Amino acid sequence: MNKAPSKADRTRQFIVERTAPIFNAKGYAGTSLNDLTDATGLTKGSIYGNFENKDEVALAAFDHNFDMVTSYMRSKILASENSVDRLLVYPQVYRDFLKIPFFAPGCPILNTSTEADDTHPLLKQKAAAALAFWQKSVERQIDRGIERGEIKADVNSSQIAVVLVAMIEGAIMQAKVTGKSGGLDIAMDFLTKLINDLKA
Amino acid sequence: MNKAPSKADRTRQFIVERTAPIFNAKGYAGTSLNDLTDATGLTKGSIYGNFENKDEVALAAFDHNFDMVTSYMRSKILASENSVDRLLVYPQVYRDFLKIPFFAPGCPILNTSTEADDTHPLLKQKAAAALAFWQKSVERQIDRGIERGEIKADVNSSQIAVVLVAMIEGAIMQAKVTGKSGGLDIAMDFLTKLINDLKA
DNA sequence: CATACAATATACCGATTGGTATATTAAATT
DNA sequence: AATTTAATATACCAATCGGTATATTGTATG
Repeated sequence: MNKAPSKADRTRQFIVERTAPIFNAKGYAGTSLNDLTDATGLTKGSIYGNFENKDEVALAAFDHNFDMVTSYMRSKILASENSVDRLLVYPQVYRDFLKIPFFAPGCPILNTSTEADDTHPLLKQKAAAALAFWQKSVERQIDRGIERGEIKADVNSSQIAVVLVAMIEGAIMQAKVTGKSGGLDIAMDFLTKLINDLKA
Repeated sequence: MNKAPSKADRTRQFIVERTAPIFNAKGYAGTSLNDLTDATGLTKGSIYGNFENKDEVALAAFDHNFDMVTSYMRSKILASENSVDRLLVYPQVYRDFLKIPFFAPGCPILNTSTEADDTHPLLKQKAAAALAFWQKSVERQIDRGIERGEIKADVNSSQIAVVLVAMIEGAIMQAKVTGKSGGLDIAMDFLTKLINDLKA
């Protein structure tokens, strides 16, 4: 039984949707309350009626940003049945990273991690959990492939998961800062080859 | 003929040395003038007598942070003659990344890139140039190995350079946000194997 | 339609932001 | 030693920061 969302629920959601891209682009310290009111058209009173403080908005915004990425990837992944094909979705999607609008401010995990690791324990924790979730889901995908006989039995799933994630994040950083996708293409080619080599 | 550095030069250098770790840890937006005066023991007037504005301090601080990393790596790299051994210095050093004090706030390229890419063109440019420099020097190291017959002739040096850099940066992000070096170890093991496979 | 309550806006708070003009002190130079 | 110049400190600025108390508006429900 999903209750109909209250007005407050909808406003909260509205605030999060509008401010999440800004937090992702400008970071926590770089985003002011003025940015939040500008993005929503609401006033400070209105925002503080729905959230306790800036922290709470930022944390909700991170969750939203991560959910956006996760659900987008999941929809692409579930389109394939074969586990290797599913893994190949990562290089396929991230290759076009610079062209995907909601990805424009970059990967929320990467952005949040690098800012928050020495400054904001709560955000850091969220970023760490998101990273662990992602890595674990890659790991499970590989294990599934082994079970189905699609991936070599001696593949170390957790190791490949770490490598895949690190490579993608490092390549995104490079693509964002250079503004060019040359390095991203190279890294995703490498990843594609790595994944294909897992085949049984 | 190196002139003796003037008092102003020395003060400038002093300010940069003291504030660079703070900029690296807290980011540009997260570092205030108070942070700068606290770290130096100087006053705002004193800092603004040596720098035009906060931007100029931040840019100089980035250069200093990058120089620190570069000169540290160079000293380790030049200890070996063989080009493969030189490349192996990267995974060797970054494996212990969390234990190296001046690395504590993270890689300046990574930190600056992710913050500045959507907010601060000048810093972004500096980070991009630093990244390109690093990548190019890896590339040259590989080319040198091919010339010396230590590395297979068909190795694509620019491709390996991109992969190496992306992997290191991604792994650093993970190590910083989790606070653990498990993923870093795995990524550096992988990199070590990758480099050893380049051998002629 | 009246009442109650939730949602939003207004107007303000003290603290801090980056920055500057001026006064003071230290260091070279003559 | 006197004078100039460089370096630093003091005291201040307007603007913005995150946050809040209160007034106003909108929206259900009896």
